[in-house]
Amino acid sequence: MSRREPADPTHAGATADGEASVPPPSGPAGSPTLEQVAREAGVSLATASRALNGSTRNVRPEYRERVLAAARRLDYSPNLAAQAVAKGGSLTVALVVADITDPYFSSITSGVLHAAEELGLITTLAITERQPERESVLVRVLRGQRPKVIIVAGSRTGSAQDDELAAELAAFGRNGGRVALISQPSLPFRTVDIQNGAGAAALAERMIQLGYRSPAVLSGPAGLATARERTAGFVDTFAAHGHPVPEDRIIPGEFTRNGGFLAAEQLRRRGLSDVDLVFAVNDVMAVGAMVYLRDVGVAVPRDVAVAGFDDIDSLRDVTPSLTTVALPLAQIGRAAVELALRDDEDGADPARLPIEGAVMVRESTPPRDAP
Amino acid sequence: MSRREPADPTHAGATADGEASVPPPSGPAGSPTLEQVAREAGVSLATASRALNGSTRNVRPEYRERVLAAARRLDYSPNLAAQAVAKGGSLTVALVVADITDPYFSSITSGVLHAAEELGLITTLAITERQPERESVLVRVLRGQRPKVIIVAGSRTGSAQDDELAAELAAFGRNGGRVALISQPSLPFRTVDIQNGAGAAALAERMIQLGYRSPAVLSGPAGLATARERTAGFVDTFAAHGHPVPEDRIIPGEFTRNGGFLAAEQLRRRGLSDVDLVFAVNDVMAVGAMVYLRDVGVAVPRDVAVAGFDDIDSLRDVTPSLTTVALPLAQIGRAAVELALRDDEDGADPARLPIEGAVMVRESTPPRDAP
DNA sequence: CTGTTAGCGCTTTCAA
DNA sequence: TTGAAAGCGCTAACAG
Repeated sequence: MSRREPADPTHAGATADGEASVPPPSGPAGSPTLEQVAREAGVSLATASRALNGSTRNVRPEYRERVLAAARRLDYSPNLAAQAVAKGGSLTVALVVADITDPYFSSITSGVLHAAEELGLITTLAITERQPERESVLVRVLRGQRPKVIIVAGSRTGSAQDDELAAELAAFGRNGGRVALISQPSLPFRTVDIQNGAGAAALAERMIQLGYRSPAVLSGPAGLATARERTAGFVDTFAAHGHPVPEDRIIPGEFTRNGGFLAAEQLRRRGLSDVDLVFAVNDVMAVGAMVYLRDVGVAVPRDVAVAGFDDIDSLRDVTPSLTTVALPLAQIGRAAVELALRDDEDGADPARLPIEGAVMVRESTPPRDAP
Repeated sequence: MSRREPADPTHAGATADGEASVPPPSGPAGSPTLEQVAREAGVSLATASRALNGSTRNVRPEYRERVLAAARRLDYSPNLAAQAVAKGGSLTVALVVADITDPYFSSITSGVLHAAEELGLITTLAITERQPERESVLVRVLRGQRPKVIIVAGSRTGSAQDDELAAELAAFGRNGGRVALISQPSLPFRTVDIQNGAGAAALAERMIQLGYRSPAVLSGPAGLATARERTAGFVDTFAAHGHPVPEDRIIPGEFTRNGGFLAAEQLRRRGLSDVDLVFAVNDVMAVGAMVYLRDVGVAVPRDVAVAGFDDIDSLRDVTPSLTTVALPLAQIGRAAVELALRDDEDGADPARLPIEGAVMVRESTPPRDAP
């Protein structure tokens, strides 16, 4: 390849004034500074600043040109850290997710990134590796960046971890930061409130309509409100229709493909004789469960139906196609940054943005003949 | 929920000196500063700095305690931007990927995040949305953060875009930044060099061993070196064994599920009568192709075999399981940050870290009876 | 070991 | 409009 550092043939001479001692581009390291640009352009630091970043229309066009040219020549890149310290805040949004590898979170992340980019904000990402107790730690670290927004995507736990997170976030908010949560509205911050319970309930209704009567639930991590809400919404609805779900048909497990696999195994061990439907509280688990069932020769949906939650896009090609509750994940991410940034201080309570899921009935839960 | 801002009952009194005019925690906004902490602790700014962030063992334990206590009391969070400007560089790694929603990139991202976290670095993420020309733009923006490392994960194109990226990266490097690319070693920077050609060639060898003779290739975006290398490695190997692949059996398309789907459709339109194997240059496309084939009643692998590349974890449950070339994606991400940070300036050439793929033969390519 | 005092790069009054 | 100068919060000599 024909690449080599250009050696910058442009600026052979010095600037108008004879300041020969500080040749901008030959310094050992460090990006060119605004001051160098100013000198190179023959204007003051202030003017250079205004031309480059200040609100337009205050600097004489000619000067502006000169500054811009100088900046280009020196390959100037404004030091955002310096700007942040001078202005008292950075143009950054900090995002905390459980696992970037999980399509649920990567879709949300994608939404956040897009929204941020449109607003000229840079995004910082941190992951808890599915350990909720890390949320507050990470927020604490990220706070140091003085981001404009901190978004935490991940289920509340309802335990002390929530309080720690709240404390950290409150401190951030007190100092002028904006916050948005993506989860349950159980903390005093703006939150994109995913209607897990309602979604699961709606799914249950449909399943009942389709003729299902004795479901089992792969209920996810007991510690996560998201899992609990989905489980409860589903179970309660079945119960309300006269089909209570026995305790031993509710099997916890990780929010992962393996979690679903293992939970399904557990379920089978307990005997799924009369189980006609397995509801895994998220799609990834549902797929794990389907794989397990297939492995042990239980046909889906003939022997047992399966439903999930989330409508993960990359899972739309599983066979049979998966009945689920669709969530607009990318939109949720986008909504979170908008919600955080919104200026209205109308209601006293922190704003909630409810997001409804949409039941998608597919091949994994065909209509069932009444028994 | 029982949450309320704590109202901080701790600091009723003032500090030793009667500085009553600046009560730290009641200011309208802005995090407490080091100076406030110092004052609160009754020590100098410098001491506070040393106690909080400076290299240990220089501050009297008692003072250190006092400072730490004060910091905790005020809920102090060091301003990283200020630190960055004072130290002339931030503890940040900036990562550019094409699409965080693609498991290929989210896995790499995960690796980068883990490595960064272990090193106490914060990660900033930007996406090109699969537009290579955005790489240089994003790098330029990210440069402003004065990150310690910039990592660009994404195929080279071999066009002017590469040069723009190189220029931007060179400027960054010139100013002391570390760079790592994850792709082809065609630019003068350290790069995690994924052996696409070799991987595809190895796959082809195995396929030939298995009895395949007339493959078609869903070759991905013509503009991306990754796609070209994989295609060439595969095609050349078949040719070398006396089984040239006709031009019209090589069908470009996007690096996505839909890209694979559409390319497969295209392939069928051209007639896949005697095609015995479809090699999609990445797994996501392979799945798209399999779905298309299934939709039109072409059985995989009975009627035609399918192979992919990457070994995306979340795709391991497709049926039939997919033959592919496994890449240690998370490790690749981790390796990139380590490579960038490595201090040895041994060889004159920028360091290359070759990463080999491992052929995984699975159900989608069973042994084929000789024709 | 501690405090004083320059900066770091940039923004932003405040005069001119 | 422009420039001089005072910070922004923190670190790093440099003297005590």
